[in-house]
Amino acid sequence: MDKILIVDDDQKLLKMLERTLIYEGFDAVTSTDGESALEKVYSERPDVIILDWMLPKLDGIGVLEALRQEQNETPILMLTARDAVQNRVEGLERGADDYLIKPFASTELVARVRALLRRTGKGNQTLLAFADLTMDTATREVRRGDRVFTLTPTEFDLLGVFMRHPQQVLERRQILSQVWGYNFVGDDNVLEVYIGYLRKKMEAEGEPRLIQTVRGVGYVLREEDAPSIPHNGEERKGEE
Amino acid sequence: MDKILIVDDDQKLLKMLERTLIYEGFDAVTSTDGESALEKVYSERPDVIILDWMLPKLDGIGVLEALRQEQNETPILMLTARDAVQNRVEGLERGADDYLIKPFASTELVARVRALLRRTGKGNQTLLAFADLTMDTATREVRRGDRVFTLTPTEFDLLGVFMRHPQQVLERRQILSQVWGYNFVGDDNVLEVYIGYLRKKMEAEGEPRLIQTVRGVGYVLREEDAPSIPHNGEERKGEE
DNA sequence: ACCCTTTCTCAGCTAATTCTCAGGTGCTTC
DNA sequence: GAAGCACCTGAGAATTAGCTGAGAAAGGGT
Repeated sequence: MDKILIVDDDQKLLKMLERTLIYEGFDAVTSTDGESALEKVYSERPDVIILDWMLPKLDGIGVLEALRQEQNETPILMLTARDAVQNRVEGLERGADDYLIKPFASTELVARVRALLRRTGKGNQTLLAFADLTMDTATREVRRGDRVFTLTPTEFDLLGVFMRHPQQVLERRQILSQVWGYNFVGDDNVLEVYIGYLRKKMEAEGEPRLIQTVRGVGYVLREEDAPSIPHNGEERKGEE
Repeated sequence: MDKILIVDDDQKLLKMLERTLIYEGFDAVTSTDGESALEKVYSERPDVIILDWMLPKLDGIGVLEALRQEQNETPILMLTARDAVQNRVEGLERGADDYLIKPFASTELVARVRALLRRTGKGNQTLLAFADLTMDTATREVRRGDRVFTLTPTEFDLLGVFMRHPQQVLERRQILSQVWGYNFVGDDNVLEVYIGYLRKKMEAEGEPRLIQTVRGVGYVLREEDAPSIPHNGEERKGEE
């Protein structure tokens, strides 16, 4: 059974996460500050560490550095605030394997933990892929075919949502809350703008569109353009 | 999409649950005290209520009683402390539908919510089918046989009404109020127009008609053309 | 302080969608 | 078989959703 160490200073949240991971079949160990977290890593040898970034005594970066300095390569999933973009980038640079923006969905946390475990078996590849699109969540490298390009943090998070739910129509609200935070209040137009940025980068060399608009609902990551039949429009032509 | 009202006074926990439910495809609404919870029930009409037992202003029992007294039968999942056995018993006696002991696993909560929806039959099915017609409310994919086609939001809602009540004659008013809103005022002709749009798309390749007109009443989703009242024994012939 | 990157807002534009209207078509009744 | 309904449908007007360029605001790096 895989052992997960969860480090967070909010007691109630910690308890719930512990329960959730146990319910999902993991062995869960908890810690509420950086120092005791390090101790637990040595004594319990967890397979994955879920690490909150803001911690008493020794913060997330501190724990991460301490571990990596000693060649401890236990996969780390960090938890950061939405506005702490810097932390996310810095964390990944220093060897964190993935991150989640607080507040996050516990079921997504479970999914990420599973993904991390799957990866550790065969090399530390942190790869999301769909069609000819590839995304390395650890190095933040994105490529279409073999053209590499970079995304800003928000663009990256947005594409991440799509890559984790390919073929699925995601509603605008859903996307907004996952990328901009559950309590996002503002113009939905930001989403449109960012979809635009992503498309521009993803189709820079005339590649076919991967992020399709589903009018009145949201967007999907899908290969073919949906055979949209304007209801009063012309006849559908031949076959596909 | 099913709407869930979560009532708990721990802000952080509440946010995480909200995010989790949204991530799992529900529509989540939250409230932090008993009184505002009641208001939300009236204004939002949730399909399930997740109710913490210890609440400011009006506690769980109070909310439950108030609702049941008014014949509001929305399924309720209550959250109680481990040692509050009395509350659990009392809650179930007064009409709560299920309970979870704090701290609980969020994934178990999700499972219970799904179970409640299934049990009470209030849940919205995601895959609807009738004859060779299929409708996936998650991907919004509609297919006739294996021809996939897309519907505009209104067309989709309209077809949804039929798919959820197959073989059942639906009155014009009934359909109008379900798709266009309870207080729809306007020309009934919109309905005819939209039925027309649907038929055009559903029969684009000469498939037999599935949405039948019931003269003077409304429409039915049914395979054969209804041989309405054969009072003068006239045979109907085949196609258009 | 200044520059550069990133995020976000705004307004105009385009096109899909919704809705209205004005004949049609065809059942029903007398 | 004519009149009266009930329903259908094509055309197009009105509305709305989504896209995009421009640029303001925020924030980090030098």
